[in-house]
Amino acid sequence: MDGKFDFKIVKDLGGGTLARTGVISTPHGDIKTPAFIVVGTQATVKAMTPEQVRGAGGQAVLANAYHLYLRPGHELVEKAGGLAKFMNWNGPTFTDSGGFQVLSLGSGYKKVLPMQSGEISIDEAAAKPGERHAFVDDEGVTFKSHLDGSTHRFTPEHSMRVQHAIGADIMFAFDELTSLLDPYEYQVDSLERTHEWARRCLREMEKLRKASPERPYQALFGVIQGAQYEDLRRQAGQFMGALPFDGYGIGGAIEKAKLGDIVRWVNEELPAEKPKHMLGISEPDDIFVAIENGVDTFDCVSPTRVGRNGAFYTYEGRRNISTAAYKHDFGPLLEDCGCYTCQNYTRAYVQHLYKAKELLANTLMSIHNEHFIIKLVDDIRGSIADGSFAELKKSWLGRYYT
RNA sequence: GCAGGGUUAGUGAAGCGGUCAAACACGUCAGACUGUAAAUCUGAUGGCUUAUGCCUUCGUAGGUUCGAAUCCUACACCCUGCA
Repeated sequence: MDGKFDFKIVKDLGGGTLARTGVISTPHGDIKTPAFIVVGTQATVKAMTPEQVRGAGGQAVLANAYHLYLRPGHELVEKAGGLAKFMNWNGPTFTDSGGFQVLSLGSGYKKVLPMQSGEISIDEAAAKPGERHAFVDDEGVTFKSHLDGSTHRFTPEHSMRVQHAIGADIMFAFDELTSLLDPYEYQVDSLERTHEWARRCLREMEKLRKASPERPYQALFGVIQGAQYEDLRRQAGQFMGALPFDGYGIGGAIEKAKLGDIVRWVNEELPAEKPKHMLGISEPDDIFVAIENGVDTFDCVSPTRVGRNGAFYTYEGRRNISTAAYKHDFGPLLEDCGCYTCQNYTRAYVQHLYKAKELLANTLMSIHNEHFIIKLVDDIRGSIADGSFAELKKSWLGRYYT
């Protein structure tokens, strides 16, 4: 409405897929979709300046309401002029609601979703009832801060107020994250709760917008849960799709093998004209599958985290910079890569920085990885535009996973 | 020259008669990381190996003992006082 937030589909790929290109317009700028949204949890993309994020091709940054609420405090971010201004990011921003942190970290589930293996692991803390750090009720979630153990409470309304203060262009509804371990009956209860919370988020957001009409429009995306169950996912899509959200996030427990199915079920139910964000993915095969099934944007910590921990992307898969083979390798991380790191530094040098625990290693590795994933998504966008998506997918994945 | 202390695997450093192929740290090698409690975590690290298995190690050489990295003797080198 009135140009403050808008999503325009530019081209549908068709051919039995739900893939499309489009443009999300926000008060802070446009996002060409499909797009990879860089994660900057604590109002910073770890080890990267905004200029470096931009240089790597980043269009938008996603921060986290939970972290910023705890530190430095959402009021402070508001006082600073909002998230984008505070962190000097000249572009669109997102905030996650904090639901994921409150429940995945707080409750003691180390791995809510082991996407790689089919196995499900639980943190020891989860097994000890006395050490649970989060408790869900129909009103909200009470949890303990990971910083100092202090007790806090998030409700849908509170999450909206926090995110409203932080001032991102796109915010997410407060949802309950379940685990694949939770029984079906619990998933049903939880989904009902998430849906009620969604309505409350919309109501609260309405109030907040009315109370401060001078502020730029903040879009609100509803989050689709439903774990691995088709009936629940479709039900969630129908229910949420009928509510006046600006777009949708697809979240929750997703087994890697089922990712494509789940996204398709959901997107077959949701209104096609609304933007869809998939929360927390960035592995190339997941990206192709998500986009093919109608996802417009997604975010992930992986490129920076993995980079800080020594892994870099190549067209033949991830490699570890610390490996002895690169000690005397004076080529770039990746041949023909256009990123700042590959244009200017060698594997031998980056390995030296990494082994010496020099901070620049984090930066150079993060720049390369972000660039690599962003470029992949950019290339996919181009392939949808010119109709070569299927060929790109086949050749790209064939090379990467061999 | 006299007195005292020391010499342990890549490095530092525990061990001071058996449960020692030898703690621990670092280093090295390899792996993991998907809405960031992550500049983190996991495994390996004398040799051969499937091994609760065998072989070779704790400055060097000898000795005591059923048994020694651990006790004794000699030698080598290093350190600290006194000359």
